[in-house]
Amino acid sequence: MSDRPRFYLTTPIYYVNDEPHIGHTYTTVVADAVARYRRAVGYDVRFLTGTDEHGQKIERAARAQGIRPIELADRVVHRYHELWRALSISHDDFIRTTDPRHRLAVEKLIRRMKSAGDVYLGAYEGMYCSGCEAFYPESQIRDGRCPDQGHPVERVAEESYFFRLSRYQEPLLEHYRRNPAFVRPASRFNEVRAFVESGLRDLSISRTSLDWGIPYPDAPGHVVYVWVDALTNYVSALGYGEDPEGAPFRYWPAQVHLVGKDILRFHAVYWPAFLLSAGLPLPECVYGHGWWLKDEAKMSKSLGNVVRPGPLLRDFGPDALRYFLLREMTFGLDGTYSDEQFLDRYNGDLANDLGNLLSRVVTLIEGGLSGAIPAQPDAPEARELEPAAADAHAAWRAAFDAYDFSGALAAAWRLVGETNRFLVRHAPWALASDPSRAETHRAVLWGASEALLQAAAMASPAMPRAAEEIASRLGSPLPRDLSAFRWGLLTTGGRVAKRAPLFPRIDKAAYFKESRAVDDSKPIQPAAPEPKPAPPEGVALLTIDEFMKVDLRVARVVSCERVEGAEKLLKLRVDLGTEERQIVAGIAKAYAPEALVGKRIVVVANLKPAKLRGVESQGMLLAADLGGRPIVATFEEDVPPGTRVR
RNA sequence: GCCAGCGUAGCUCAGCGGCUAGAGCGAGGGUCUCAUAAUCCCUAGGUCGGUGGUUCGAUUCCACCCGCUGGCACCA
Repeated sequence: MSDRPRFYLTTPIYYVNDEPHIGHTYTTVVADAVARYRRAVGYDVRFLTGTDEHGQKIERAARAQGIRPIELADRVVHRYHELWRALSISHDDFIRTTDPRHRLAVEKLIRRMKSAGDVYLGAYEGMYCSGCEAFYPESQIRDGRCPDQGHPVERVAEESYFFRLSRYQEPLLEHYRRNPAFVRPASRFNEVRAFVESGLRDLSISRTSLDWGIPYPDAPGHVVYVWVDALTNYVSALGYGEDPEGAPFRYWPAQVHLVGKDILRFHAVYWPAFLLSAGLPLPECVYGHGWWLKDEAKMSKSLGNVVRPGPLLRDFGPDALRYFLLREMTFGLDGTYSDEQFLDRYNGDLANDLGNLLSRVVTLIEGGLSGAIPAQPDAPEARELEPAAADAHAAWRAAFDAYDFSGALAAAWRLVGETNRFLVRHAPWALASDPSRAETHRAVLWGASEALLQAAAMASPAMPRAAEEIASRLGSPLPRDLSAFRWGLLTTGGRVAKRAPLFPRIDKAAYFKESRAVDDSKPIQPAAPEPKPAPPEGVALLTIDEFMKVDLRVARVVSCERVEGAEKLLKLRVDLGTEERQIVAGIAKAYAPEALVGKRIVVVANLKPAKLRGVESQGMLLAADLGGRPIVATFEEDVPPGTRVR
């Protein structure tokens, strides 16, 4: 029916082990802005988001709370629905990996990969981190914990189905060559290409070690591995599983998968390989955006610096949060979040520039024209802002097409600035008392209103509610079709409505005083019960005898130097009282060699020696792992080297 | 260590061979009074990371160095 071009875009599906934070919010807001923009310029848009609900982590968390996994998932999914509603997210569909339609699609995809000869039964043995849902090479495991998050890992040896990813190395590289915009931004594309060029190993796609997942077709005991399960959501939501074999399904391929840079590889390598195997077209683009950093550090639960959208939403409303996310970060790069930046944007752009412009225009029309929007006056002032608006519109479109949201909003705000200057230039408040200049007076007010409505329209993908409200106060409908620039969007005869400030200015000092008081008493905490942190998941309880096998000793650092050619390694000579040992530790990023000399530390004295970067390590030192940053355990009091620690 | 990218005004960044290197925010001064003590105007003089080179001319191209970020290696 529709001959409009289609535009299918997706967010990742979010794992239900955590409450939504600003990272989830960011991706979803970006996607929503793109969706709204595309609709406004004439596309037939399909916008998908959803949740990833399977896996060991959910299974265990649910068990710890004494509920079924699906109940846990339902609870968190509810939180997502609430948040997306509060943020005016306009997704067309919400896929859950526990949906029956998804299961059908996964089964179908696997069957197609199997008939392509890309699946075989093998055995997998490795160190598995249920926290990350990933295997890690044994060399990367230390203290029985995974390198990324420090979750406990466990040895898993099991029968497993494998996908012949290795077979797709060349086809993928060929596809990359032919589609230079397949992965964006370009710098990320280079990394993906380098990864594929370095060689691809077959991928284990089933597990026998967990129950909470989609049963692997025709293989009792096997459950589909998380990435096949999760990635398939992009087609299962379109009815891939339900359609007859080989039938085309609407909206595929996607125009863009929006993903965080941390999961770019799965979308730019594994997913296209699955699709190639199954004979499906590949998405046009995978866009890996940056992260929001707080205080220069990546947000993570273990660092406790996660920014939750709740308080911002409560204090400033959804549109202010959306505006900030889109305006402040250059899409694709990392951005830094701080409350101060948020307030500066809010006060400067929203309260002073846009909100205040609305207030003054409405008041001027109410006072000067009895509140009625006239027909476009003939005086030249009515067209004075037209070129600026046309320029802004062109820049806005170009920026949005290029995923430059900050640039698109900047273009709209240039028009806001022009309009404020226009008002000062013509001073309609002074014209009002001069009957001989009535036509000019009307033209100035009309022109300012028209320009403001144009700016609101351009802001609408980012701030749908505020844009509606601005239009409403100007007595006009918000224009829906923004595909071409047109001067004269105002409805003649509309009546302005004076209401409370759209974005009330916030007193920064007062705000910080208040929010600090709140923050101190109430550290950021998830509302729903989290899986209890202790006892440590995945680590079996030890008997005291077993623990005593570990020979922990106090050691004094005699000397310390960097290991040649290694970024993270320090080589320490330590005095164990009875002997000296050489220990290699991965702490060079956190400690200067000199800083450790003389310190009393704790070492595992009876660890099997190992070679790191060719240097022998005769033991290991103990350190806390704070979000990947090691903090070496030391003593405050003077303890002789060699003293047993227990 | 390898591979990318970056390093420009207090902050965030734009510019990417050539007029006196720009914007927003912040800061200082001024103005108006329609407006949310908002708007608007003026001001900041920054070795464009460093050193060489190519060129009539380099912030813009090349080499090297320093620093930072990311990917890989690596982190018992």
